[in-house]
Amino acid sequence: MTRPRLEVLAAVHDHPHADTATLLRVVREPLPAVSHQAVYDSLHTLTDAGLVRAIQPAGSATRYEARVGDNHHHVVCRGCGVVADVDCAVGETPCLHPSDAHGFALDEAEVVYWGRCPQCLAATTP
Amino acid sequence: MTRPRLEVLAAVHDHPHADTATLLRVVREPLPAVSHQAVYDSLHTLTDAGLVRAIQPAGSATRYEARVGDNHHHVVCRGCGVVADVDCAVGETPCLHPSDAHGFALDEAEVVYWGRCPQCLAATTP
DNA sequence: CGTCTTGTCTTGACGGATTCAAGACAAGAC
DNA sequence: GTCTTGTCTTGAATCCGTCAAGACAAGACG
Repeated sequence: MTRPRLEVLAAVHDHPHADTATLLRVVREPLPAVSHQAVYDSLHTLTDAGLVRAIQPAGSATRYEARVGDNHHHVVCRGCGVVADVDCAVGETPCLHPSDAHGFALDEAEVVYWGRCPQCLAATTP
Repeated sequence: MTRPRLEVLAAVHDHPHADTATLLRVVREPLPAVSHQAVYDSLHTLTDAGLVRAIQPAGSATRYEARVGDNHHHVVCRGCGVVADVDCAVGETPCLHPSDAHGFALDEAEVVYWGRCPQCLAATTP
């Protein structure tokens, strides 16, 4: 748990849903010498440790967030790719038990809502 | 709607959840001369036409399936990346209305279940 | 029938994101 | 004090997907 890793963790905390390029830029503010490798490695380590969570909406690079442990999901804008958090409407984990899991041992249900954010809505329908 | 496109469509029908490399290989059996470009273009066209659907589980390349129009979701194996179809347990679309959509105009809820397939379960816990 | 237009296919090069490989370096174990 | 381990730097490589330019076939239209 070294300085680069702490800076990466802080960057993920401060910039939720940022992609790796953004995080690399942020981390290089206090630590100009970090390599992208260290950031990738740190992100993997932090992900394995459960301190950050990786999300990969279709069509964009990997993004990371620091909100872990609570069952929240994401809305992704089809226009600009912005990601926002949402809590599932139902209190429990409604979709965690599909009708037929084909023998899979499930440990997580990931939900992604697709739509258009207010800005893109305003831009396309003025 | 040309021969390459029909072959691509047939390949997606015959190989659900296959990635583009696999589809390219399959299409080249009857049509050895097709370029990857034609396959990519065909897949995009078919996706736009609603005849196939693209899915991108985190950590693997784009996959395509021909089951469209019904509200089904996917289980993905963390070990080998195998994808299988599941129908949502609840008849309606339970998660389509999150508590707070942040002003987004939602049009789709995508659900991915993560776990381990029977083969990987057997391999890791003998 | 001949020309024009449109859209698809081929070829080849490009770009971004991520990973691989090898060596340097620092810190703790013994 | 040396050894070992794990992390970081540097640099190259890989993989997926896209862009760009030209060839080519088919239908539209005169």
